Amino acid sequence: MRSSGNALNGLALADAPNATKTEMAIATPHCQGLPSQNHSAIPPAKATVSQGPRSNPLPPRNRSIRAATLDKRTALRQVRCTATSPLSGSAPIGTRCAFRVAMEVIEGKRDDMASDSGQDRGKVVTRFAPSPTGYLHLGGARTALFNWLFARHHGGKALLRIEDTDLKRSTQDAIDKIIEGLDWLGLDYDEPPVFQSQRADRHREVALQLLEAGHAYKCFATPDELEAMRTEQRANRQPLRYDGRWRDRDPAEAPAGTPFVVRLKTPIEGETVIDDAVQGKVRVANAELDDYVLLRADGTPTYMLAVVVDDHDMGCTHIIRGDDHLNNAFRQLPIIKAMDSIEGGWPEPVYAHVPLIHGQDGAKLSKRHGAVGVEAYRDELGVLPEALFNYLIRLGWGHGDKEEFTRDEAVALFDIDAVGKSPSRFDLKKLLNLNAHHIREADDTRLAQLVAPEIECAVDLDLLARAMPVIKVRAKDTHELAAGAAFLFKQRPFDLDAKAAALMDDESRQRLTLVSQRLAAENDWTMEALEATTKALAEELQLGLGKLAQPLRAALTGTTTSPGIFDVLVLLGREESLARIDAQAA
RNA sequence: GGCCCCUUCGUCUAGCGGUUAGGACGCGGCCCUUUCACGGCUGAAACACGGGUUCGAUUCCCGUAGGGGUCACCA
Repeated sequence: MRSSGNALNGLALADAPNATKTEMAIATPHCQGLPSQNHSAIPPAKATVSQGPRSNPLPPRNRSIRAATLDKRTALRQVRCTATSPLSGSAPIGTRCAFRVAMEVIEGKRDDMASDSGQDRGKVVTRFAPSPTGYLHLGGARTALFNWLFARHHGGKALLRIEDTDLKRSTQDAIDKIIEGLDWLGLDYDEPPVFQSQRADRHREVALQLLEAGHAYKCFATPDELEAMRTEQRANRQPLRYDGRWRDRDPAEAPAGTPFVVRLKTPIEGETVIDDAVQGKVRVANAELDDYVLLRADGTPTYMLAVVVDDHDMGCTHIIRGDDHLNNAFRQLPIIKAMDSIEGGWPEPVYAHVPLIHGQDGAKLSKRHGAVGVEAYRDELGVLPEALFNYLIRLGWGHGDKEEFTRDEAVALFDIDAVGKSPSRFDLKKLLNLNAHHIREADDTRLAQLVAPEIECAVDLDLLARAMPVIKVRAKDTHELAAGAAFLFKQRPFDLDAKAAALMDDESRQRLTLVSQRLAAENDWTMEALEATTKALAEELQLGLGKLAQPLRAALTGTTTSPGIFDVLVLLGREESLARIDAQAA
């Protein structure tokens, strides 16, 4: 139930020639559909815009952003997840700060985002701005990573903004998933997330300023009319763009009550140049830019307006995003320039459009490429966050021959100018290789805790952790880790797998009996002693060690592959080992 | 189709006028070895094409081809 006519009527007040002030009643229809958010925290919606160019009551540059209303549950979970981030033993420095701010917002002690506190002047501010229409996919994760790394590297601030203005597609579940994904990757933010849908008043306010200053105008063309225009353009093989039919037309020509949208009056002549931190100088003729919509007929702001206003209000100095937005930058710049001419204090941000990640087929990564949400890499592929972190930064960025990075190294070494311009393809094999590396580097207790739930039998965490050093060198994901450790906790009697069973002929069973006798007499149950004893036996029997070790492995683990057999013996302990051997011996 | 971007081994990349074009993943071989791994050594594997500029182009410029992105009252 979106209000299409009401907001329009409010907006139409701007037509009143004698009004010095325009008050616009603002419905917040787009807040519906975000079920668990607390919309009651939004103050009565009313935007006040001055008509006189000099009498603008809004001081430039230090307008504070209204408190981002944060769902308490989400905020707490976010903090908790970050604090227990497995990437580091203790909570990252930024986490405590984020936690404090989040709590203050929740408790109402804090009303602003402290974006322009003055001491932040000159400081780098980046933002990651996902739209919650699904999970955090790889491309988004890498964009988030680059933004975060850039901010951390320069000692600036990393911010998060949820672009949830498309109510039909935005869901709370998606918001949760994205935040969870970011937490998992160990990306912490310096302020609570900003929800774009809650800032519609402000977006509208800017649109009206633009309108009054003559940088925007009302367009009464109907959707059908515009579709006809495009059809004709297509037929004539013309570029598809709005032809500016209401740009210079008197709004009075429109029949009373006709719905209208507000369009930006973009420059027609000349060209716009962006000195992109990744793409270099890119220039586009202004004639390519059409007068796009700022405010829809129902009075809601479009994305193109919202980003610019939010980026400005959040104090973003660097806009790092996918290069699918490069064209948008040229369309967004005119808003910034216009607002700067109206009230000042709207500097152009530094843009950095990073190339997209492609699938194996070379096309933009999408659902048909399989698992695209980061949680799928965790759950289905058994990837560690630091491995994905490492893999993702190496896509499009490099530092000499260095392949493996810890997060601290990445923060120290990353900079945006070293990001390449060409798109890269996703390579699972390499991710898994990196994953194996990071598993070997990872703390054994942490790995034990991570993997324990996956093991079906009752697990002794201490034993699992002690076994990790010999288990983890053989695993390239956490599932293999679990599988490799499973033998430790098997309950007797257990079956041997096919290969192990095939190994267990009469000869093997007789050898096991001999091994059992010899080991039973062993008082020193250590690697060294067990190895010496077993090797001595092999020599006596004039057999290779393998002839004893393989049956032993089968009996001990039920499989044909496992850590070194003496490691297994020690891990299992004397009693359990002998019991398992005797269960298979002749 | 218009506009924008891209092009070094299969993949990720180093290179930033003169290199035997380096590393990593993957693939082959060898070594280590009680299995499987780890590790070590080693092999095959690339400057898309065509013009310039230059004493000299992978590197700079221009085309061509190929790939990608984007053109909504989506974000």
